[in-house]
Amino acid sequence: MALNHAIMTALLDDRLSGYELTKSFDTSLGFFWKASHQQIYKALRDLEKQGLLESEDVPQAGKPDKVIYGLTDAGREALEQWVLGDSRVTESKDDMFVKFYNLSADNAAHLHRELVERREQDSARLALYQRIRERHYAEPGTLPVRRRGIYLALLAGIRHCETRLAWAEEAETLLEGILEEAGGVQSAAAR
Amino acid sequence: MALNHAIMTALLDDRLSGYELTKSFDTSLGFFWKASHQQIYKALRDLEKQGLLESEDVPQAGKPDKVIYGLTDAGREALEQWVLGDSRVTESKDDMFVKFYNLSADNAAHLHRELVERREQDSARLALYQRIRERHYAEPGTLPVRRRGIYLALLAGIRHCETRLAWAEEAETLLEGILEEAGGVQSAAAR
DNA sequence: ACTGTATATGCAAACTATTGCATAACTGCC
DNA sequence: GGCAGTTATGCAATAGTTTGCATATACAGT
Repeated sequence: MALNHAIMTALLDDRLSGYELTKSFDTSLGFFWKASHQQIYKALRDLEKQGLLESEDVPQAGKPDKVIYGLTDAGREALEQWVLGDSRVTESKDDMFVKFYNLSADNAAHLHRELVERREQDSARLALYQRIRERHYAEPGTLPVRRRGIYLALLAGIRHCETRLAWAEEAETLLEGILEEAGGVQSAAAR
Repeated sequence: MALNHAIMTALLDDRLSGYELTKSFDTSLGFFWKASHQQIYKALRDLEKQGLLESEDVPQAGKPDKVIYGLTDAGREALEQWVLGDSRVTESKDDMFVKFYNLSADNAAHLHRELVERREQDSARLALYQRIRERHYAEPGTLPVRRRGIYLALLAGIRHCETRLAWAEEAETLLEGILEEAGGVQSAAAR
């Protein structure tokens, strides 16, 4: 399972609570592995039971108390071993592309809307990643080894967003063409 | 659930058996939705129970008999309605990128190997998609509407592969740099 | 004859993910 | 004083996926 390993990876540098992990999974690492808070809290308890994480209760003023987790030596060791194993190629699953196989004059407008929405999300994410890149990864050659790995992942995220954005523009243009054709037929029929 | 809808989508034009669907899921549609044969056979039976598919037993000589499935009118209707609903953005999950967050001199060689393997797979897939494009989608403007949707999906697959390939090359170069540094340190230490 | 590969289908257990609901402390706003 | 929003954690049911196993026919090569 990679959720456990993704969580341990997020804890490599910082000791974090479930809540903080949930939010950090929305940004950087989350591009490659999404998880809900229910999954994360459960995984944290499991990993602690296995001795790969240790927890500490942190009372807070002005906020509910929290539990922060950190890697144990066993956890670090297990993570290193996991990296050396085979990756399973979990293919991406995306409703929207399947929908494109069903394109018709009737649903082109709907797909166009979904595309615009998706494009806005990708734009926002791309902007975020580019900010991170400029601030923290401007000169990858000078970074310590592990940071260079994170740089590569970030770069993959950036490239991926860019590709999707360019595709979305093309797709929107093509859909608009279909909508115009259909519109023309409709107004002709309306006469 | 999109597996059911992906299956119905694959049956839009053709009546197929579970086995044929399993194989077709390895190619075109499979880029956006992977499924094992166990999943597919079960989904087919469920969809038939719901009246969205109909089946027919086809005795074969020289091969085991098979059951082929086709969309019913209710199935076509359900599929059209599904397309008009919201897509859930199932984020992609990929072990390998998580592993890059753990990059070290110790695992760089391993990640490099995985990368090369991945690149070979992407290359093969890209070649396949480009052949399909040339043969069947060379002039997208002249295609019927639904085929234009499939063209867009295919294009997304092509772009995606190209992006990953370009990234993999960069990543390999960076990893080779790390391996050389580590190699240098080792030979220095060996003296 | 034996082995491997392809065709063709399926069950059952284990694992992973989603959805709905629940609790509780505190902040800021009207 | 009430209500919405954020922080913080969790249970339980359902849905979906993977893995391991199982069966059976037939062809091609050794």
